[in-house]
Amino acid sequence: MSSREPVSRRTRPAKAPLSRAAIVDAALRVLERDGGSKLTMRRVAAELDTGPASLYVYVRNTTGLHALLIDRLLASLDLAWDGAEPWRERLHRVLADYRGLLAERPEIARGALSVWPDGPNYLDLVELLLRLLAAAGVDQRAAAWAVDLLLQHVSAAAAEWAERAADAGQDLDDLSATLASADPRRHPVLASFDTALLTAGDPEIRDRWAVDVLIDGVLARSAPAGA
Amino acid sequence: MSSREPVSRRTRPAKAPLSRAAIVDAALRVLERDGGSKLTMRRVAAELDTGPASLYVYVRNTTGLHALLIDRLLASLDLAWDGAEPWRERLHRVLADYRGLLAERPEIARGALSVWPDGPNYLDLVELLLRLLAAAGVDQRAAAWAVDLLLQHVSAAAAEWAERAADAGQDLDDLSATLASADPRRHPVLASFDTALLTAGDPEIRDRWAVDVLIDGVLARSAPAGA
DNA sequence: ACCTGAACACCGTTCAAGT
DNA sequence: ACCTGAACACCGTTCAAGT
Repeated sequence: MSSREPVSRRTRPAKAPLSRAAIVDAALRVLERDGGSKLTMRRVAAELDTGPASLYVYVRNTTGLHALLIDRLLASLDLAWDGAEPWRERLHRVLADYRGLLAERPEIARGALSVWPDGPNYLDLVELLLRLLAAAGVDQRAAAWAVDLLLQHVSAAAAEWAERAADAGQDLDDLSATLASADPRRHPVLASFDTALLTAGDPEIRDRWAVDVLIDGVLARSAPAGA
Repeated sequence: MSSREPVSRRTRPAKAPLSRAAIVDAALRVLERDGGSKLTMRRVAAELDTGPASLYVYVRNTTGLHALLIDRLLASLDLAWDGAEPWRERLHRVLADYRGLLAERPEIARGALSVWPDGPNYLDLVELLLRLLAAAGVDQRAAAWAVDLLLQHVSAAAAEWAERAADAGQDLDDLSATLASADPRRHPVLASFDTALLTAGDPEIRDRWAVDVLIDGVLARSAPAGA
């Protein structure tokens, strides 16, 4: 308080040097402030007070930016397991956590489908999944493929959730109308169905069911334990 | 040959009136000619010799255009089943056909994840899936949810296939490098894994395994037959 | 050597104004 | 009443030119 230091013209601290880490930081800020649909090369560059061209020195393309960001988001996940919690419960919990992370950011969830996230936190997640599957007695080949299947399911489910939430009721009404228009002669089974089953249901319960289906299926399709 | 009729100034036949059907036709032409990444409102409009604004009279937005197109693509699928072929084989076949359809068009596959396709062919597909699941002894609730799960898996798998194919080896090399960088102290299970299992494997075999996992899981999580 | 301004080639969607 | 030109507000990526 005793002295006034000269202030730079901008409140923002002196332009930090560019780096992969600085870009991911900026991307995270943009994501939290403006939402996933605004997570573009141009906006991240603007956040760093530069032009979009500068990012291409550190990131191959938009997909690369997403891969980096997904790994960064993964950092907030609890990935510990001491073996006390039963493996199936632990698996449900980590997948639900991951789904929650992605469901708030639909564009990122879509990215997670086509990108192998690149970074240390992703490895931590894969490690936990492999440990849980090993505890379940799943053989190596099935475990490796199951990791892919589980993560793919979570990403797809998150993208679907988020998309539906964004569209609110509109699209669901379209679907209900389509289903209701089923001609009993052309679609006898469908017409005999309780269409509420197809479009409704508590997503939490549905998703827990889906994960149990995946787990049971993997167990059924794994070589006998110890093989 | 005996007489020459006057030709309109453009080779293209006189501008047909706009309609939902005309738009889907044009979209299909654009898709086949320019590929999925060029399937935009503007290009479809150009194909119809009009401005993009005109499409909005018939289609809510780009997502709506995709929903229409997916249903149209579904028309080429063989959806017959006389009960002779075992239900599990028939299920594998129709899902593989659908996956093949989408894998050639990654952008469409991504669309299929967030859109409920809208139209008669989609209903035919759902009808077949429900018939097959009923033949498998799956109860109504499980069947309804299984349809969602199976179609979601196929769309996600197709999107993944296509994306990987487009990126060629580049991203796969990145992933291998990331996996190889696993520190045995931090990721002991991962480090002990044959990393080839995680990144490689014949996609056909992997996907057949995945579908079997889903089927077996659904059977395990379905109420006893007839319930 | 490293970085980036400016340009290129696009997008989806809206709305005021036309026929 | 129906349709659409033109505009608005953006995109990703490249590359020649700057420091």
